[in-house]
Amino acid sequence: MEISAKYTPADIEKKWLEYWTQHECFASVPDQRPPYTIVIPPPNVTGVLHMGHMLNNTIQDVLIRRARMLGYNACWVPGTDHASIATEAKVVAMLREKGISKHQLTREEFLKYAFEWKEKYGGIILHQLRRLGASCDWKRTTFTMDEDYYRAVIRVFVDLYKKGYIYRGLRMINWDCEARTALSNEEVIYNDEGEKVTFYYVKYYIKGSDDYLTVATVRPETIMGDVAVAVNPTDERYAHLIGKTAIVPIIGREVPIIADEYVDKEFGTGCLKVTPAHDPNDYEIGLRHNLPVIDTLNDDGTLNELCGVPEFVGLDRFKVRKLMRQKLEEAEVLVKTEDTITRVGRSERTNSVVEPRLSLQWFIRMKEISAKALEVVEKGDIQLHPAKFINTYRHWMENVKDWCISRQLWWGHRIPAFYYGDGPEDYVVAETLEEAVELARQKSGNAGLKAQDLRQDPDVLDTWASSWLWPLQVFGGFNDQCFDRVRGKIDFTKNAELAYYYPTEVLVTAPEILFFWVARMIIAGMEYADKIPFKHVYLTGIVRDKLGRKMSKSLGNSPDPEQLMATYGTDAVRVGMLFSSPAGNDLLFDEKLCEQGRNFANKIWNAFRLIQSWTAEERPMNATEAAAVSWFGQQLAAAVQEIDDLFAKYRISEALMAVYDLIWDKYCSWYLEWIKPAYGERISQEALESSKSYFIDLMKLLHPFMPFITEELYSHLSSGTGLIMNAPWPKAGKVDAEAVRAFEKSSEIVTAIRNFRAQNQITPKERITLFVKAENAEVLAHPYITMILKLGGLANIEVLSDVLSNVKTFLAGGIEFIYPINEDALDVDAELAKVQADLNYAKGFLESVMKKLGNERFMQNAPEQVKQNELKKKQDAEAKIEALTKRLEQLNQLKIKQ
RNA sequence: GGGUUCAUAGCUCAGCUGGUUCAGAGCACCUGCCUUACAAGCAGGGGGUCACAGGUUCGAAUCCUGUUGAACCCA
Repeated sequence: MEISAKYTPADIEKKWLEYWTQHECFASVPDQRPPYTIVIPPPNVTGVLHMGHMLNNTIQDVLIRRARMLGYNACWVPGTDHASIATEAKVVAMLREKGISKHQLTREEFLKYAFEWKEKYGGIILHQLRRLGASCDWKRTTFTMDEDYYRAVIRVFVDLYKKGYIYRGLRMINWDCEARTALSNEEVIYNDEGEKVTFYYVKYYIKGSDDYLTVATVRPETIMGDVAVAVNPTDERYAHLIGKTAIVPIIGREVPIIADEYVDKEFGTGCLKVTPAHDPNDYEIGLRHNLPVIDTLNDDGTLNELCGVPEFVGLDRFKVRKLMRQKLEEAEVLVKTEDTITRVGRSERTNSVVEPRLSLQWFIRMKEISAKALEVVEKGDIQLHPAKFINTYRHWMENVKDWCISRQLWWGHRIPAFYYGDGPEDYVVAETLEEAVELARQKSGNAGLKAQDLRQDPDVLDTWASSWLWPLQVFGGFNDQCFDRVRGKIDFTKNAELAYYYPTEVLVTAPEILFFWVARMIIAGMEYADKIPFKHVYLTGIVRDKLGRKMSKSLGNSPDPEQLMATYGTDAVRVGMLFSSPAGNDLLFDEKLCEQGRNFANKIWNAFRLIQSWTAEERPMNATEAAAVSWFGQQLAAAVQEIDDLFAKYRISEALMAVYDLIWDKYCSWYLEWIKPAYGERISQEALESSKSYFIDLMKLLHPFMPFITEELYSHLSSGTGLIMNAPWPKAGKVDAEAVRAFEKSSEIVTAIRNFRAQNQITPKERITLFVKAENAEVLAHPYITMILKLGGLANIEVLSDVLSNVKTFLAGGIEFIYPINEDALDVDAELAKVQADLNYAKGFLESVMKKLGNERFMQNAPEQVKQNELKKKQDAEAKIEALTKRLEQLNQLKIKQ
C-alpha cells in the first residue's frame, strides 16, 4: 500500500465535509436517548467569521461531538443574528459608497437592501462554519429576524408591557447629528491624545449686585440651556453665594446657585454651569435639585427657538460657538480664554462630535424580573466556567440598571407601540395593527379611530432584546401553539421539541457579553419557562495576536481563517487554537500553533503508516509484545479517566493536551518503539490487532478535536463499522497503580541509559552490555525489562561477579549501572569529580531530611504519610551515599595505581 | 472614582482544601542524530530566589496584611 509520507488534509477534509453534509449526519430528532443541546451564539451578519468565532465554534463542536459519542442525542442549533446597530452601519456605509444616502430612502427600501446584505453575509458565515467541521443540525438554522422569531420578539415586548415591566422614560443618549441617530457607548470613540479645545471663562452676575461668579466652559453654545450654577458645598470661596440667584449672560435668565458634591473644586474655577439637556452629569444634578430641562438643540445639531436668541436659531452648534465669543466679548462678560486638551467623543462612523442629548426611550424595569437569575447562578444550577466570573456576575445583578431597549434605527424589530395623539400617554402597545386600533379606540374613547390614524413608533429594539430569547425561540417557544398569552408563560406540554431539548447543556461565549446576553437569557428563561436556559456557561477568551493586541481590521493583524485552513488543514487550525486557550483566558494567537497542529496530524498519519506496514504471523505474543500491550492498556485506561475528568471540568485545552501527550509520547514514542518488530521480522497477529485497536481508541479520543483525519483513518481501520463520529467513546478502565510506577522506573532507566550513551558518544546502532552488582540483580526481573533492553539499545544486562575498576557508572532508578571501558579511555579525575559532586549533593539532601526528622514539632504535627515519606527519603539517600562512597574509594585506588 | 480578576521558566499556562520533587506541561532555546513511520522527525539537555516587603506555621508558590504593576467591567 502506497501512502504518502506527508499528510495532505485538503482532499480528505473535502471528502468528509461532503459526506457528512449529504447524509445529514448531524441532524437530530427527539428520541429515547438523553438530549445534549447547544445553541450557537449567533454570529452577527455584519461580515465574515473571525478568529474569535473560529475558537468559539471549535469548542462547541468539540463538546457536541464528544456528547454524540457518549450516546447523547446531540443537537447543535446554528443561526445568525441581525445585529441591528452593527449591520445597519455596514449597510449605510455600503449605500454611501454607491452614492445613496439613507435619508433619501424609505424605510421599506432601506430594509430591502439590508435583507440583501443579510442573505449574502449570513450565507458566507454558515458556509464557513461548515468548513470548520461544525456538526450543527443545519435544518434548524435560525435567524433572529425570521418570521416566527420576529413575532416572538414583538410578543415578548407586548407581554412585558402588559406585565408592567416596560415603560417610557427620558434618558441621556449619545447623538450623532450627522447620521441623526443615537449611538451606543461602543460607537463613540475618543482620540487617545485628546483634542485641543478652548476654555471660555464667563462672568455670571449675582442678582442685585455687581458681584459675579466665573464659570469655565468649553461649550459656550450651551449657555442658553443653563438652569443653575453649582459649587461644591465645602468650597469656602463660594459658600456665601449658595441660595442666591445668578444671571445667565446673553439671555438674562435668572437661575439658582446650588451646592452639589459632584462639582470638583480644583477643576476650572470650581463653578459649574448646569445644563441638564446637554450633559449627562448635569442631568443627574438637575434631577437631584429639581431643575427644569431646556433642550436648545435640533436633531441635526442646529439650535432651536428655545435658545432664546433669534439670530442663532437654525445655525449649527459650532457656528454658534464662534458667534458666542463675540457676543460674550461685546457683553463684557468674557474674562479670558485658555487652550486645553480634553476628551472629545466622536461618532465611529461619521466622525462628527457626539452631542449628549435627552431623549424619550423605552425601558425594561430590571430589578424584579432579574431576581431569580442571580439565584440560579448562586445556587449552582447554572455553573460558570471558570467559576471566578460568578463575582462579576453577582456584582452586575445586584446593581442591575433598567435596560434601554429602543434604538433609533430601521434594521431590527420595530417597537409595537402605536401613537394616536401627541400626549405623552396617547399610545397603545399591541402585536398587530388591528389589535392596536381596537385598544386605541378603548383607551382614547374615540370609536372612530382607524388604522391610518395610528403612527407606529419608528424605532427598533436593541439587538439583545431579541437574542435573549434565543434558547427558547430556536425551538419555537413563543409560537402560537405553546405561548400562553394570558399567563405570559410558555406551556411546555404543547411543544415537544422544546420540552425535549430545553434546558440546553452549555453555552459557549465570551465574558464580555456576560451581562449583555448571558444574564438576559437567564432572565428570559426564568420569566417565560421558569427554567434555566443552560446548565453550564463556558467563557472563552478574546483571540489576540501574539503581541497581545486585540485583532482588528485596522491593525491588519487578524489572519484569514479560510486561508489558514487552506494552508494547514482545518484539523490543524482547530487544534492550534485550542492548544493555548484555557477557559476565560485570552488566546495569544500565533500561526505557529497551527503549524504545531499540522505536525501533529502528520505524526498521526505516520503512526498509521507504520502499523499498516506490519505483516503479522499467527503465534502467541512474545514477552516484549505482551509487556507493551499490557502497559499501553494501562496508559489508555488512565488517560481516558483523566480526559473525562478534564471535560467534566470544562478544561478543554488540557483535555486536548492529554490526548496529544497520549498519542505522541505514550503511543508513538514509547509503545510503538517498544513493540515494533525489527526490520524484516513479523509481529504476532494478536499484537497487531491490539495495536490497531489502541489506535482506533486514540482516534476516538481525538475525534472531537480533529474530526477529519480521525474519520479518515477510522474508515481505513474499522472496515465498515460506520463513522467515528457515531462510535462509542472509549471507557475509562481500572488503573493498576503498580504498573504505572513500574513503568516510571523503567522509563527513567531508559532515559538515563540514553543520556549516558549520548555523553559517551555511543552511536545508536551500537548495542552495548551493561552490568549491575548482585544486590541490584532484581532489575533483570523488572516487568518491563524488555523495554529497557530494546529502547536502551542494550545487548544485555548482566550481573557483575568480579570487581572491575576501569568502568564508568551511572545511577538510575536507585540502581548503579556499570559500563566497562578500556583503561586508557577512563578519565579518572573527571570521573572522581563527578562522583564527588553527586556525593556532596546526596549528603546535603540527607542533612535537610535529618533536620526535619530531628524537629520535635514536625514529628508531633506532621501527618503519618508525610513522616513516612521523609523516612523513605532518608533510606534512599543513605543507600546512595554508600554506593557513591564505595565508588569513590575505588577511583582513588585506581588513581594511586596510575 | 467604584468593582472584579490576576502577577509561577523567553512565551502561554497547570499547580484543588498549606507537607509524597521548593516547582510541572506545551512551545521556544542549546547539543547530537537523514536510526529502514515521521527532519512537519528522533534522542538528550539547560532554564524559575513562584512580582516586592512583612506576618501566621514545625513547614507557604499555596493562608493573612501592605506595596507595586497589569487586565476587564461599571460610572
